[in-house]
Amino acid sequence: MEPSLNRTWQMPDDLMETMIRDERLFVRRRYRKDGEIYAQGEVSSKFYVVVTGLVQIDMIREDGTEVILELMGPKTVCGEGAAVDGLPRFSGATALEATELLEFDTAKLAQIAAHSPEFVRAVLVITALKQRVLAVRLEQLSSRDPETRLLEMFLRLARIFSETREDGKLIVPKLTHEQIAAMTRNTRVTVTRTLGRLRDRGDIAIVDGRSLLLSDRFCD
Amino acid sequence: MEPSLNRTWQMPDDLMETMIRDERLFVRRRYRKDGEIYAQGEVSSKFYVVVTGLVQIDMIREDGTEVILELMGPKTVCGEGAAVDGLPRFSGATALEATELLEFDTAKLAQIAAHSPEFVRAVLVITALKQRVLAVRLEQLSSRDPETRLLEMFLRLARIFSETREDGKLIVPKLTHEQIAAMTRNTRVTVTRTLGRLRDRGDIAIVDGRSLLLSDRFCD
DNA sequence: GGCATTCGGTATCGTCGGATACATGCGCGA
DNA sequence: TCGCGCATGTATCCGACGATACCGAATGCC
Repeated sequence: MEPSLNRTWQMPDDLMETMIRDERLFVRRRYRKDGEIYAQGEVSSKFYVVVTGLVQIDMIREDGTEVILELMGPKTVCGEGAAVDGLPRFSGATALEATELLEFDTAKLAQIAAHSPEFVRAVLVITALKQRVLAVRLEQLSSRDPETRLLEMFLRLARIFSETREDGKLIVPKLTHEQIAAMTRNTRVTVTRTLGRLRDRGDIAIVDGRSLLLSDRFCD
Repeated sequence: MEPSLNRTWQMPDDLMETMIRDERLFVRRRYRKDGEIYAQGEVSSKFYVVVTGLVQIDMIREDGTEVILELMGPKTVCGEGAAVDGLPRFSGATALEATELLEFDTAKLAQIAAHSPEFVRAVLVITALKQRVLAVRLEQLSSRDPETRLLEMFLRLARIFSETREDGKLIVPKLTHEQIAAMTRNTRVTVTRTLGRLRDRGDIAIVDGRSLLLSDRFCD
């Protein structure tokens, strides 16, 4: 319907600039691969802007299964939901590769607001944009067909993370079938089966463990 | 894990008071049953506080199927996501019964912020709480088993909308099987089948077209 | 009061995907 | 260099759920 709906994932440049204008408001942090940025269930007023790297946001359900909410790349914000409402974090964040972040603290928000209301405004808009990301994810997950869910996920990742090549779009992050399963509500076996089918059909190819989207149905 | 996670649905009283303190900031609106409050895709800076009644938030997917995101009762806020980020609404809102709302407008937010920063703060917290609602919905929808999804949905509705009776908890809103299906990613037939099974098992009963939860598994 | 529409309940059938198990390949570290 | 662990690729089996159709009851509208 509106192409912009799914594009809201990356933070608009003006908001980004507003956020990082005052160096005293954040601390620079580095995480190595598989480093935990924050854990589900903890209470914290910290939130993060991704500068470089890749962050996985996931939830562990009571039955122990993992649901991957989103992969966050550069110029995105994570952790602001729980930092703002003060409740235990509903999701956890892990660095999938070496990652550099800016750490902010909402505890100072009241003071900041006094001399920089546009900062609060930026946080508000970002938080609202996140609603949209979650809603779109939810909409996609409600497809009945496993293959459709997988394709929609690829389509989404292609918009965010792909590198365009002459023969198609390459999805940059290296994902295991297990991860894809946790993002698409499939079993690992079904992911393998479906990817194989798509490959036979010529819709995708696997290059260096990453998916290369060939079909024209991946164009917007 | 944290019982509070799922309880965030209703707006905290202090936020509610902050919102309605200044009568000049909102307009009172009434909707009849099945009245459209706002439509998916439209651009609007309006958002709403439910005073009385019941509002259904849903998304229509490209394939035409409907996904019900949430039912919103008194003391809840809806429409603030798109009103804040200025993008087309990702969901629509309809009154399921006669409903009274307070309509706010984020266009005035900058002015309001000047003399009432706590109002902006309240909107921010509410927006963050909504992230949580969406995330919990997403987590629930990712269950594989249709019956589990249905039970989790009932459990959630029971916390929000139930009326405790000596024999169990009665879910107040009257929902068709079709609506339950759209909330739980099931087909209408599967909902009917599953409800029948639960009834045979003695977990639930149907009273006046509404579900009465009998089983102790519906207690927190 | 009569007709239409919606909703709930059920049957039948076919299939797809979940569970499980196992084999292969690959990388990485001891 | 060997072995261990993890990721991928397959096979088999089976049951549950989706698609479809139909019926009766209730509700509501003209």
